[in-house]
Parts: sequence; structure tokens; C-alpha cells
Amino acid sequence: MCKKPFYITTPIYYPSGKAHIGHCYTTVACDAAARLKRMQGYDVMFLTGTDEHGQKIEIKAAEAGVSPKAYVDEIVAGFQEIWNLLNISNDKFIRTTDDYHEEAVAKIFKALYDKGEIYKGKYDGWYCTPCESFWTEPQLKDGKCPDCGREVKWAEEEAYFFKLSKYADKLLKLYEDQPDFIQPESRKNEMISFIKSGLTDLCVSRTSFTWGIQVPFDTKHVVYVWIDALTNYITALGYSSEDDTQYKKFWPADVHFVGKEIVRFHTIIWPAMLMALDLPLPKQVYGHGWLLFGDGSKMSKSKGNVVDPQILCDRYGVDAIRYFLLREIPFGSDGLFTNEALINRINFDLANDLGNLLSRTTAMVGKYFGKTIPAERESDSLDNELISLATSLRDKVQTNMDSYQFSVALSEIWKLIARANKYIDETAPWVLGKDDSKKARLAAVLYNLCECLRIVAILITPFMPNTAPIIFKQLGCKESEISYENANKFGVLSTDAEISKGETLFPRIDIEKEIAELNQLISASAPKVEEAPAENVALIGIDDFAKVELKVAKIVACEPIKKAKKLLKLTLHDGLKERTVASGIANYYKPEELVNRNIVLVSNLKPAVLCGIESEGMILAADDGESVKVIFVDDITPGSKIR
RNA sequence: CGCGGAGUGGAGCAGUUGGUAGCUCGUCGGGCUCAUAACCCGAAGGUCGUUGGUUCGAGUCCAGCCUCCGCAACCA
Repeated sequence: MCKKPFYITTPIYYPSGKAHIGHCYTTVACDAAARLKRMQGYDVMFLTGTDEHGQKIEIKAAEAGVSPKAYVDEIVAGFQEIWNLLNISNDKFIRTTDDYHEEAVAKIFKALYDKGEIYKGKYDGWYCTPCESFWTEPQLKDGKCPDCGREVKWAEEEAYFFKLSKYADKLLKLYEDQPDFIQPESRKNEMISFIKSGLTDLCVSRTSFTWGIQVPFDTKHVVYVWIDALTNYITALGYSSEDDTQYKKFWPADVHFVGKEIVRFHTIIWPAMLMALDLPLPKQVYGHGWLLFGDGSKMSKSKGNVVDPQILCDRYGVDAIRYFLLREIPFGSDGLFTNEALINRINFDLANDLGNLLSRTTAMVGKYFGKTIPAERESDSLDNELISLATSLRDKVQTNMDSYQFSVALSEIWKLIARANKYIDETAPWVLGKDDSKKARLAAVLYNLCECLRIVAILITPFMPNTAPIIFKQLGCKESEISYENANKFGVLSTDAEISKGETLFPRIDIEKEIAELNQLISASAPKVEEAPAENVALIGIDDFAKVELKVAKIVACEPIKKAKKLLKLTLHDGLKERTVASGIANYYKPEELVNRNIVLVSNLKPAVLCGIESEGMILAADDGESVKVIFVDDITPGSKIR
């Protein structure tokens, strides 16, 4: 029998730092989807990998004093360890530094050039030499570099461009013809409006760094990220290589899972490139939401939460983390990650509902019947609701998984778990157990519970691949009884199944104690803000200090700057003349609080333009990261020197 | 008017094509004792940000306003 192919991908991650919980989120979601498809009998190709070229890595490697390849090798190894830990079942791992990929990219680049889809052009704009950056006219601030405020000059740099602009209409038509191409729906509208606001041709080569794949016919250029990274989805399958059987089998991809920040690349640039190559387009791009943290910040600097995947898995177990990621947040939207929510999910859903259901069921079998449930069973109308819920569950899960609604699929499963717990109350097996004439009824009740658990365990397998086998073992399931085909059938478990109460699936966590311990972990691992500067800051001589001219100045006027959230525009009198200074204290002071106060002014600072305001100097304030206090020196004449 | 998201019982969220406002946790009361002090039942608690409009009827459609949050632009 020829199995139907199913191809699913994560983005290839940029290894400029360790794998974080956000990477885990996408990857675990893909994994659950891939595992379910395998259970359903598909021939699955699940791809993940790393995008290893680019200037940022070149710089990071240089800072670390190693070659770029050595730098990424180490980080990529870390990624692979985490995937191992998380039980990720990817069929292939692609690195953009793999030789087959580099060869294919060079070929693709050349092919696009030969077809006239890529042309050599000039990348021009206003160039700031110190910043090594190009700026467009509107980006300039008063005709100067928006980064450093220095002069810019008109400069041109040779570069290759992909004719993206000509695909605008085709892309819009694609979205129309394939309404499911971009998911969720809201992101499609964003893309449509982005295209309608005008596409420009895409710069696909760079000469400003060398850590990349050389343009084969013009070796001072390297291929920029677009063609290098996006093509991984086909090069991983052997596209353009001698053996492209996998490409022929799996392409086009059924779905690309991506974070919402890169939906644009996958729904505009990637399909346009494929169109240019006359290749089939992926069937769907799913842009999932972000994990946000307690303070609403994205990723990285999480405050008050332990988010290191390694630590989380060590403390709570891999399956608990997988469950939480997929259960807590609807896949398309952003959601909050907090340790408290995680622990609550573990306690309520996993320990109390599922774990305890298994525990009480197997314990009762042992107590009333020993190892096996008698074959003689007496059914009751009470059973009907439970059984119909159990047998219809598989299709509900499948329906929701078809649209990648992991959290809904899981909550459907948990409805059966809750119903089973209620069923125990309704049937009160402990009462039946006291009456010998009710043995057959008791057998039916316990058997029905075991069947529910068997079905639940099958269906949670894609989400919690470690947990399901433990349940099967306690229920004494045979291999044939745990198949996906048997997940919508009741009465599958054989009468000779040996049932035994085993290890606790998910121990309850003492939340207060645990949060306290986590907080200790956080404060232990947090970099010491106070110490670091003292060690790192170089000593300076008095003459260095003398270069800074500090004066007392009086704030004569103060107003907010429109379009600037953090800035206040201050008009100062420094004893000689008035000057304007912009200061990033709008979140801490109201203008009226500042007028007529004396502050410390750095008066010989080079002027800069901020949000259209020319700022001539800066004022001193203390900043502990939480709040900011301006240094006031009220009882002294403006213009006084500070030293 | 830079782009985008969001404002629903104490907390976190669902609410598809407009028709009696739901879920999880928390709180209070009750039940049970097989089980991981778990499980089951019940109750309290919401003018669905605000104003106006469409409609027999709007959390759900339209317009304006307010607030919050990301991104972008600046914390000189």
C-alpha cells in the first residue's frame, strides 16, 4: 500500500543564541502534528533545522574569537540536544551550511538569474560610513543618519535583485484561489494590505559580509538570507541534486509552521520565488502567535519566570511542558507564559484529572478483582453517555488537529477524562464492591473506565509520547489495542489484560513552595547588576573626566514631544544662553514637575537630532532599571560648574 | 491621523454567520471516600471599555471616543 505523504516544517532557526522556549513552542507543535499524521498512516516528512549564515553570526563569532562555523556548530549542537530532550521526531535536520544545501542554493540563484528573475542592480541610498548602514530618504532625520546623527552621503552599491514586484497580482490571486493558504485568517488581511501598499524588488545579495554562500558567477557577493534560508524547504528534500526522490514525493509541503513575525517572508517572498522557479507552492502557511511573559515582553528577558527549556523539563518532565505549550494557548494567538499557569496546568489537568483517574481506576481493579476484570459484565443505561463520548472523541480530535487547534483538541480529550471521573461518582464502584451480587456490574464499570483511559492514552500520544506508554502498561494493553484505528472503538481491551497500579503519572506540585524555589533560581542566575559594571568599567584619568563639561542649568520650559513616547523636550538656561535638550524621561516625570528646577547638564555633548528635535546636551539622571530620578541641584545659580 | 493587537464576573480566556453571556482557576456551601488532601454537585459574582447608530432584538454589525499592549521611531 502506498501511504499518502505529508510534509510539515518548522522555520530554520537562527543560531545566534541558545534555543529558547519560543523555538520549542513551534517545534513541539509541529511534532505533535507530525506524530498524529504518522498514527493516521501518512508517510510523514517533518523537517527542522538552522539558518546559519549572515552578518550577525559573523560578528558574534568574531567577538567570541572563533570561526563562524565553529561558533554555529556549538549552538546547533545545543538545539539538537533540546530537540532530543523534548522528544522531537523530526525526520531530517537541515543546516544551511550543509554542502548539499549550499550547492543547491548556488544553482537556484544561477537559475533565477538565467531566467531573468534576478538582475544586477544598484542598491543606493544615503550611506552613513561609521554605521555602515543605508538609509532611505524618509528614514533620515533632518538629512542626517537617524542612528548617530552624522552626515550621510549618497552611495551606490552593486547588488542583485529579485523581481518581487512583478508578483503582486499573482500573490493576491493565490490568496483568493487558496483561501486557506495563510492561516489564521487575520494574517491574510495583513499580507493583502502589505502587498497593496506596493512591493519593491528584493535585494538578494550582499557584499558587506562574507559569511554566506557565494554567488556562483560573481564571487564578491554572497547570497542574502531570502534565497539561502527559504529554499531549505526544498533543498532538504534533495531538490536540484542527483537524488531528488524525496523532493518528488513530498513537495509541495502541506504546511509551514512559522511565528507570526515571519509570515510575510513565507507568504510573499517564498511563493514568489517558487513562482519564478515554476515550482509548486506550499499548501499552507500557519502563522502562530507568540509566547509572552508576565510583563508582556516577548521572549528573551523574561522577568520573574524561569523559561529555560532544559530547566523546565528537568523539573516538570518533558510531557508536562509539551502539554502546557499546546494546551494553554490557542495556536494562532499570543499567550502568556507564567510559571504559575504552568504549575496549575500540571496540577489540575495532569495530576488531578488524568493521573488521578488512572490511579483510582487501576487501584479499584486491584482491590476488587486482582489483576484482571471478569469477563462477565453487566451494562447499564448509565454507561451510554460515557461510551458515546469516548467513541466520538477520535473524530473530534482529528477535526481540530486538521486545523491545528491543539488546545481545542486537548480540551476535547479532557472532556472525556472529566466525564469518566464523574462516571465514577455516578456508579459508586465502592458501593458495588460491598455487594457480591453486583460483581458483574462492577466489572462493567471498571472495564468502561479502562477503555476510556485506553482511548485517551492513544489520543494523547502525539502530545505526550512518553506518558501514553505508561498508561498502556498499567492497563495491560496489547500492541494491537493501542492503534489509532482502535481509538474510536469501545470494548477493544481484551478480558485477559493484566491491570496494575503503577508509578504516579504526574506528582502534584506544591505551588507556593515551587514558586519560591523558582524565584531563588531566578535571583541566583540573574546577572548581578551592581557588580558587573564595577568590574568591567575601565579606570579613567582625571583628564578624561575633565573632557566632560558639567553645568547646572535651569529648566525654563518643558513639553512633551509628539510621536515620542519617552522623550520630553526641555528648554534649559545654562547661565549664558538657552538651549534645547531632549530627554528620555517622559515616563517618569510630567512637564510641570520639572519647570523651574535646576538640573545637571552635560553641556559639551555633540548635538543630535531625536524625533525631529535638535538636542544640545543631556541631563543627568539615575536609572536602576525600574525607575529614573533626575538629579536636581536647586539651591545654586544656573551656570555653576560641577566637578 | 506610522503599522498591528486587545479591552467580557477576582485572575486568565471562549464567544463561529446578531436571538436568553460560557469555560478554567479562585471564593462560598454540600456530597463521596476508590484515588495523587484527589473526585462529584450546587451557589454567589458580569450595565460584555465608552457614546451614538442600524435592527423586533447586538458582546456579536457601523461611526466616533477612551485605555492598554506589541512593532516602528527616538530613552544624547
